[in-house]
Amino acid sequence: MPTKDAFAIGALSEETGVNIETIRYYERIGLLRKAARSAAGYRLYRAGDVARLCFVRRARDLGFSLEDVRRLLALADRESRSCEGAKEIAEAHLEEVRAKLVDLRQMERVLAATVKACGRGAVPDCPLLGSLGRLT
Amino acid sequence: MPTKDAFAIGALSEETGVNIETIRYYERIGLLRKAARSAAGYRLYRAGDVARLCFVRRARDLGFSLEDVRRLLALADRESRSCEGAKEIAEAHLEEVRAKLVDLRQMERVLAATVKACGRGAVPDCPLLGSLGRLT
DNA sequence: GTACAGCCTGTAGCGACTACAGACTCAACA
DNA sequence: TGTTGAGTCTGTAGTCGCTACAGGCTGTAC
Repeated sequence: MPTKDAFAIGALSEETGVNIETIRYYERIGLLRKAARSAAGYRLYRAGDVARLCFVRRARDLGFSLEDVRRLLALADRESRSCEGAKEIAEAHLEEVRAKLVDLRQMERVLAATVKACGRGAVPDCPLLGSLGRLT
Repeated sequence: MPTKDAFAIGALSEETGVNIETIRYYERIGLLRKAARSAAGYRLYRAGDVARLCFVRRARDLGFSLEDVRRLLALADRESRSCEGAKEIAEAHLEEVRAKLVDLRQMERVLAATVKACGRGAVPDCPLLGSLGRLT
C-alpha cells in the first residue's frame, strides 16, 4: 500500500458489508468510479469510497434498481442536493413496491388457505394440487 | 395439421395465456414434455397440454419457482394425488413469501416516510438523499 | 403466384449478482 | 531466505425466468 489512508477491496467490503465480487461488479458497470491502483494492481480506496458504497447499499436495501441508484448518486453529487429529481425517483419506486405488496399479499392469502386445507399426507386428492388444476 | 384435435403453439398460447417463447422455453428446460410434431416440424398439442400448462401458469402466479412447479407436476401425475410432498413445498414457499412481505413492508414504510419528508423541488439538502448518506 | 401470418432453430440479452480458475502479491514466520 | 497462506487480480460462465431477435421454412387466402 503506497499511500496512507488507502485500503484494499477486502477492507472496503468489511466496512460496507458489500461483497468483494459485487464491488468489482459495480465498478465494471460504471456505478462506482474506477478505483486507484497500487503498483501491483490492487484497487485502493479511501474514506469517501466507503461513504459512496454505503449510499449504494442503503439505496439497494430500499429496493432501488441499480439504474435508480446511479441517478440518485448523480443527484447527491450536485451541490444543492435538492429534492428535485430524487423525489420523483423515490415516488415511482414506492409505487412499484406497493404494487408488489399487493401481489404478494394475494399470493400469501391463497397459499395460506390452500396449505390449511391440506391433509396430513395420506389424504387423496390433495386440495393444493386440485387448486392448481386437473391433469388429464 | 395431420391429426384431429391437435393444434399449434399459437393456439396453446392463446388458450393458456402463456407466451409462445415461454412455452418453447419450458419445453427446452424439460418442464413440459417434448411436443409431438407435424410433418413440417410444427409442435402439436392437445387438450391435455392445455391443462398441464394451465397448472404451470397457476403455480407460477402463486410465485412457485420452476423447480417447485416441476415437483408439483410430478406429484400431480401420481395416482393418489395425495398431499404428501405438495404440502411441504407449499409451506416452504409460503415462508419465503412471508419473509419477502416483511422486507417489502419495511421498504414501503421507509420510502413513504422519506418521500413525505421531501420538499417540492427547490429545498436544499433533500432528506431523501440525506437518509442515504453524505458523500464526502 | 404472391402476400402474409405463423412457425422453426439458435443465440443473445436482461438484472443483479455469484462463483469459479488460474495467476499474481503481500505479510508473517522459521 | 524460503515458504506458507491469505488476499487480490482478470476473465469467463452460471443463476432465474423469461424475452427478443435473425434468418429461414410452412400454410393459407386471394
